[in-house]
Amino acid sequence: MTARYAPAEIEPRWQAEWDKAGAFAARRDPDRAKYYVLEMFPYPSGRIHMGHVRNYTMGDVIARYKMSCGFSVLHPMGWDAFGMPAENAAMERGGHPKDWTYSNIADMRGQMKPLGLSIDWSREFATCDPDYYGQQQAMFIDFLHAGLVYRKNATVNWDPVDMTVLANEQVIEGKGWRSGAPVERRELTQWFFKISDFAEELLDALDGLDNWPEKVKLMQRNWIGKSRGLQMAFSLIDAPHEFDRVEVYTTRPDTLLGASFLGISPDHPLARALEADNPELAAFCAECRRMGTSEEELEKAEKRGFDTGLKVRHPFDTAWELPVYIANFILMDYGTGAIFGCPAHDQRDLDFARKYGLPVVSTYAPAEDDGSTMPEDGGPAYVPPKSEPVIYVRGFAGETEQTGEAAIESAIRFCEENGVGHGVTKFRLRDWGLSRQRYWGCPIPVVHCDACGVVPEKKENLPVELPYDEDGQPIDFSVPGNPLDRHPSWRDCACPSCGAPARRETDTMDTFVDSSWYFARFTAPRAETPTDLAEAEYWMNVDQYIGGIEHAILHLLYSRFFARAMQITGHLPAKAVEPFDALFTQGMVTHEIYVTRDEKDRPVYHLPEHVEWTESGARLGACGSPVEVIPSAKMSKSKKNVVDPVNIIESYGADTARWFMLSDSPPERDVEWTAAGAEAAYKHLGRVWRIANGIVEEMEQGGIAAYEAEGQGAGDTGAEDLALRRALHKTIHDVTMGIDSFGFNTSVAKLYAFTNTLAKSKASLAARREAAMVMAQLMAPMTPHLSEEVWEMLGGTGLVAGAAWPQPDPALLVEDEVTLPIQINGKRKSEITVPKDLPREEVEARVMQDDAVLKALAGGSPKKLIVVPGRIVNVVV
RNA sequence: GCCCGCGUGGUGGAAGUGGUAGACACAGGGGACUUAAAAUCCCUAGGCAUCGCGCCGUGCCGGUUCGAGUCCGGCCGCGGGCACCA
Repeated sequence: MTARYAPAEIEPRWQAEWDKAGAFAARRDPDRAKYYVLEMFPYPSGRIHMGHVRNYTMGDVIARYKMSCGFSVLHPMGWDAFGMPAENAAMERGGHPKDWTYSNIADMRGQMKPLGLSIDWSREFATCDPDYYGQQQAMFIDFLHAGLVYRKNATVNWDPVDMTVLANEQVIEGKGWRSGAPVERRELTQWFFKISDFAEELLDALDGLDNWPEKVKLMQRNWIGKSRGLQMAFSLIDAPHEFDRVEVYTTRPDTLLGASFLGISPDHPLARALEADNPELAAFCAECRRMGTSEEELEKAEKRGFDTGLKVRHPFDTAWELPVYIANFILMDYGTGAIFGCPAHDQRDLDFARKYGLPVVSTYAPAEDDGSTMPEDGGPAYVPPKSEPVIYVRGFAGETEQTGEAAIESAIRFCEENGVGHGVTKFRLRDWGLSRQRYWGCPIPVVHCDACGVVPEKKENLPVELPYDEDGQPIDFSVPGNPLDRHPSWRDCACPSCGAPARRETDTMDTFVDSSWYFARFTAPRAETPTDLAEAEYWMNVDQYIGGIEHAILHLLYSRFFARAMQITGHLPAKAVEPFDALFTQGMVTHEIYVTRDEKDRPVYHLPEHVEWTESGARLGACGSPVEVIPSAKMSKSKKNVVDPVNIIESYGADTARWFMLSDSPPERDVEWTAAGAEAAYKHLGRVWRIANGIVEEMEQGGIAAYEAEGQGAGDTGAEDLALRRALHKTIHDVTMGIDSFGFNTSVAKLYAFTNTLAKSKASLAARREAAMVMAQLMAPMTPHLSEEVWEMLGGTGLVAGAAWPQPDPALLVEDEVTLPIQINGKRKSEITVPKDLPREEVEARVMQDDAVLKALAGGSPKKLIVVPGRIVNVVV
């Protein structure tokens, strides 16, 4: 027998054992409760990173734990395989996105398997498999028939040199990333999912998601952005033809008497009409349109406006005229694309008013004068919470003193009664544009026919497969733009309706579509239809979903929409409209950054394995140059602060990587990868192995017969045995609680502590053997290979993976005595140990005998004596 | 800019609902074993102090409470998202 912990030897062996036993195949078993654990599936970039290791280890802990608790567990894995990087790689290095992707998948699968995850690999698929995206196309057609999809115009980033549509991340400081040309906004007809029809429903249903983080629900609520406001019109004076009114939506109708200008989006129909005979105005609009399409960019840009020269009448006073500005910060997509500006109560409007010399008029003021400067006199905009009462100095409805909320409602009522607009509820949530002018995505299965218009492809013709080559020639990805667009033999087809020559839709789907239903597909990955309802009925919902907080809004909201759309079209049972029962968002893996400077003082980054630590600080291993150490940040290839899990597994084994990922940092927070931490994890696992090995040696030396004769907790080891068993059962309780509440780091800490207890214990061999075996079970979700090895060494039957989770004995958890800290005026000064159930009066009496208390009272009596049973005593003097 | 988080020793962090701040671990210091080293094992450890019973301490300022890391208000710093990155 080898006398040391040898992960390189034991890990592959146990992985083979699990495979042989089919330990992780998900089986639909009507007699058992099911549990579906899902981690967000990875993009096949080519290498797994520590973030993956952390994510999948957490899911694996849950999966293995639930399996031990008797659940029928589904724990699948797949690949979010469509997307830009594959196409970018093809453009930059040649090759084909498909080959690049599948080769990456093979590499990553090979890197993941050594982690020993309890995944049912038989269910694996990639979203770029025609089997998968063909079913997605079938659902798209069903959605189309159900009225859940439509076409409309939308703005995209257009690179005028490369003649291609750019993603937001490809627009760098307003320029195309490859061409460097200033980006333009361009309108295209695009496909949309009607997610906005579900805004109210998606908002209300958040209340039922009890096991989602509050912050995620809050972010989604804000994103959906339900608002109550007034829709009204300002009448234009001397307006161009057909523009006698401008519709405005406002959430603050109570500030109507503080209006000082009207602002319209550069894309507003009125702005477009005015462009025709005002070149200066047209130039301004053109410049606005040169900005990117992202909300972030619009909001960060300097607020600018252009005076159209037009005026509108205030609805309450026809003699009061307001100027009309085109403003670069007004989005055509939200509300009506026009606002009235009230500078006194909106900082952005105030900045705008000051810039263009527009009046600033307060409509309300603080209920109590706090001495702050009014916006009229150069102060900031006064924007109190809507729930706070204020004094309306220019109110027109309701009380003089009222809250903003009340004033908004009375203003809406007043306006409705006087024929100035009506109250409406609006949502910020926009429909989901799914068209992408790219090759490497799921083709949108429709055909454009001159006679029939837009016709869905026949389902029997699905999948509409991406062409691999072009008439025997490899597709040329070095040319910018969408290869499908210039692929005649693929593009040209027959109309599914009339048979006349027609053209395929050359846009593909947003990759968010692929990830919006993969969780449902995992329940029946080889079904001939998108889902199999019997399977979905059994396995759905996902009981525990685990992934990054960066997906808090889009991916999760889109998936919630998709589950509803799939239910309407008969692809999911009603119970699955909220597909994720519980959500956990884990933190990132970070690492220090090592940098030196080149001759032009530009940063040069270095991999952690190239840095050595000396007494004078960090230095490059190769040449000894000093290295600047930048505090930890998310691991990224560009900063080279990455650690390759493959190297870690080779040096220490998967169990060490898993153990370290779970220890120290709470799962929802970032974890910093340190070489020292990994080393410590490895040492600890070695120690556990040695303790088990020591017990085995004792058993062998004494002979099995002697061991058996010793009995359980007999003789003078009785007290030691009891102490060890108490500690063990406390540990079972604490570790279980940690796993149940996603406190893996605390479970790990309790296991460290118990290892110390076991190592020092003078208990009988039998008691120590039992303790070591239970400890192996408790560690099994985290370090499955080591646990199997220890379990086997100590003579356990079967696999730990198949053993029932240990249950704590309640009798061993109860303490007889408690130690109560004694505070005097809230500061801890002393403590007393009392029997657990000592009556309050008795506790009080004993506290009054305490030296520290007697000293503090100096003969007097306490003002107050607070006894929190089992917790604390506070004496107020 | 807007929305959402987070901030505790030299370091990562612990502290179910307000109740002994610093569990557990890393790095550090001391010791044992060894010819020596590695490995292993044991002990120690928030800061200050007139180191003998005291004071200060959970980013900063203020508040609520017998009692605040935890609750409230205001700042500062860092991170995530912002609809075509996934």
